[in-house]
Amino acid sequence: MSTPAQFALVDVNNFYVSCERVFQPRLHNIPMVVLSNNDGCAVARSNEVKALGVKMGAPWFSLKDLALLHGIEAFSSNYTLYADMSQRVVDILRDYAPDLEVYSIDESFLRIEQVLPLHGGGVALGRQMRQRIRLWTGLPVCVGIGPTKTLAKFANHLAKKQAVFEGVCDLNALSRPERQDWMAQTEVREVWGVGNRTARRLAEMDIHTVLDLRNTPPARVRERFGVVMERIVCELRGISCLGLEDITPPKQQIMASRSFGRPVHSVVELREALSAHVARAGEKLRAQQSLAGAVHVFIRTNPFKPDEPQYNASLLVPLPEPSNDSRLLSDAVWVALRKIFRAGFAYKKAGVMLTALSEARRQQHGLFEDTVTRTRDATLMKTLDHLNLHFGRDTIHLAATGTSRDWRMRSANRSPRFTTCWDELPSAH
DNA sequence: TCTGGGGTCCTAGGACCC
DNA sequence: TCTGGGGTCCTAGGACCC
Repeated sequence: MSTPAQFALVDVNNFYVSCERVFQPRLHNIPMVVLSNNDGCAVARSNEVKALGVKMGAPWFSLKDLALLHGIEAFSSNYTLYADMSQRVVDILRDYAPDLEVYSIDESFLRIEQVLPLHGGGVALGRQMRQRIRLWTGLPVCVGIGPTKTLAKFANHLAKKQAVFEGVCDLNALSRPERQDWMAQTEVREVWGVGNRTARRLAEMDIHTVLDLRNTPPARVRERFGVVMERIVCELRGISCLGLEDITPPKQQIMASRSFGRPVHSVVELREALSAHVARAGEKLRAQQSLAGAVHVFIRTNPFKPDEPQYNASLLVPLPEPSNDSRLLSDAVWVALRKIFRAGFAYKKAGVMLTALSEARRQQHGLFEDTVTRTRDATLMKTLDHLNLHFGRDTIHLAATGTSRDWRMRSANRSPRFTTCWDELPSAH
């Protein structure tokens, strides 16, 4: 008999905010947010800011008055820093349980039933992880433990919101009435996989709390909502339906898009931006050793300015044969752009999506293809990627991506890349 | 002046096959 | 009056996640 599964979900509190605070201690207890790309929305909020009622994704410009009043500080996103800190947390967790799924930049699921006895149970294990991550990285985390992923998520929610748990909640350590009590106290919207729409439809069925949903017969849920919700109900009942995805499957689509720092009118600038995006997408594509079968290009004006003329266009360009050569991808982008571009609009955003992906090693080559050229092209791309990896992004790039790039997104207040860039290391005095 | 950037999975419906 | 019973593949759209 094998031990029944136990999952832990470990996530970093206010991740981006916490990363900034590690290297700038003066920010502790100061209300602060980290902004999305282009300094648009607040995507991470400190507890002080959450307490002021600022919602996730609130546009920064609409918070200016509040910010002035309360001294809220805003930082531009510093993904280089966050990615590195994230990796450090994962390395520590993998030491505790090698069976680990990196679910997002600040969350990991762990299979822990094998290691639980070594640490004296879930609560003890969770506390140890918390302490070590705090000591080694400076980041605060919460730990939720339960027999399914959905329950581990729920436990994590309790660990975060309910002070009694002190950051670690193991559902197995609670009595049945206690578990039911917590479920009855928690809104169904908090369940992993239940969004606003579903929550509203559930309310019509008089299902309001986690406990209500748990007690609904799975078959009834399936009728109304489909198989996804049925699985969620089973998971809430302790029947594990979702396994750990410990090997990351290759992406099925790769996207690269950005809003512009200022309105863009010319086809030349759009082409530069799109070439830069497709180059980034191509890099990701080669990194996972895939080929793209088609390139999807889109351009759009600013939907938040309904008074201005609006234009939204996209086009899918199939490639003659699957490829991961940035030059060919860039050509396809140009083909699409020439077709969809209309003069006289103020463009706000442009992007590229690579689709119909396949494995590079399974490529079917043409019978009469020139193998010498093909090998040379592949080597060229490899060299390009190596140079950019070792000497920094954009050390070498397609001329089509332009040189001035003054359409680039805003990033007015980015902190130094403390951990990944020699010139920006923090110094101790 | 000013509103992110990625992804996944499922379902329904249409076209087509025998 | 009456018109089978399976399938597959593709696409668009919706819902969700962080």
